[in-house]
Amino acid sequence: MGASKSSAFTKKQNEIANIAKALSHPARVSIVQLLLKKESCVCGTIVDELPLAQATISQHLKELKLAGIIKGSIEGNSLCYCLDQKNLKLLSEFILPLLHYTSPIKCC
Amino acid sequence: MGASKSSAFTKKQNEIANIAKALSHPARVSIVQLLLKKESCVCGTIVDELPLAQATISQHLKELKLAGIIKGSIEGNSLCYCLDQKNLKLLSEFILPLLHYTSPIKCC
DNA sequence: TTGTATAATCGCAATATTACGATAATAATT
DNA sequence: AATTATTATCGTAATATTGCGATTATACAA
Repeated sequence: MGASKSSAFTKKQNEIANIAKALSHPARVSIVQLLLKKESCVCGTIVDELPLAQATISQHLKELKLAGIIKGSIEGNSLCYCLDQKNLKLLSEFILPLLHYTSPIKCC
Repeated sequence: MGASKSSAFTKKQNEIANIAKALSHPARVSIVQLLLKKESCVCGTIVDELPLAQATISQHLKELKLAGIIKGSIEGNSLCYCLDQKNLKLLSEFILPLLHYTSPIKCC
């Protein structure tokens, strides 16, 4: 017990949950917002802006990368991270229909 | 250490992270999808549809409720859960701008 | 009152996440 | 070659999550 029963759910449900999980930490939300705003997107500048140790940020970047929310490529002497939209779109396709929901029976 | 350093981030970043966290488990994604589809939204029918024990589902419902993604009210002899859109909108307002992003410098 | 159905809570074990110092790996500079 | 800068990885401690059986709480029915 304790492990997530992911095998019991559909592939898509697990994908959505994974993308949401990647955004389930304020540091990672913050990183994504930084990438959206910044001209440069090197990890170093991220370390300067967040109140976390370099090792911790590197770990968060790894998780975002694994979830397909950001992608990195070597640019000169340092790494460049940018947003990756494919999986974010998957999440938005899950959320948008929920916003247009109206309860079919009057109970809530 | 191990505790999330939430105090180091803005209120909004923490809110977004919390909503995302509520959706970061396939069971909870599944529950939300069920509420979107179903006529009735009693907890009992959710237990019938998911391969998890009643105690576990009750816990997941509690988390969704705490995150403000669903709301429950007593209806007759059982509880009725429905979607709550306010916080889902907050998350969508975070995600939608990301989809329209294009990298300012050619690096990714 | 007694029984039944529904859902929440408790207690626990198994796993997962978060954070950071220390260290390693890589590439550019001197 | 030695130094410096940047980022990844390792090891470890603290904390959080997941899942379920058992129990409790509540409302309705007999």
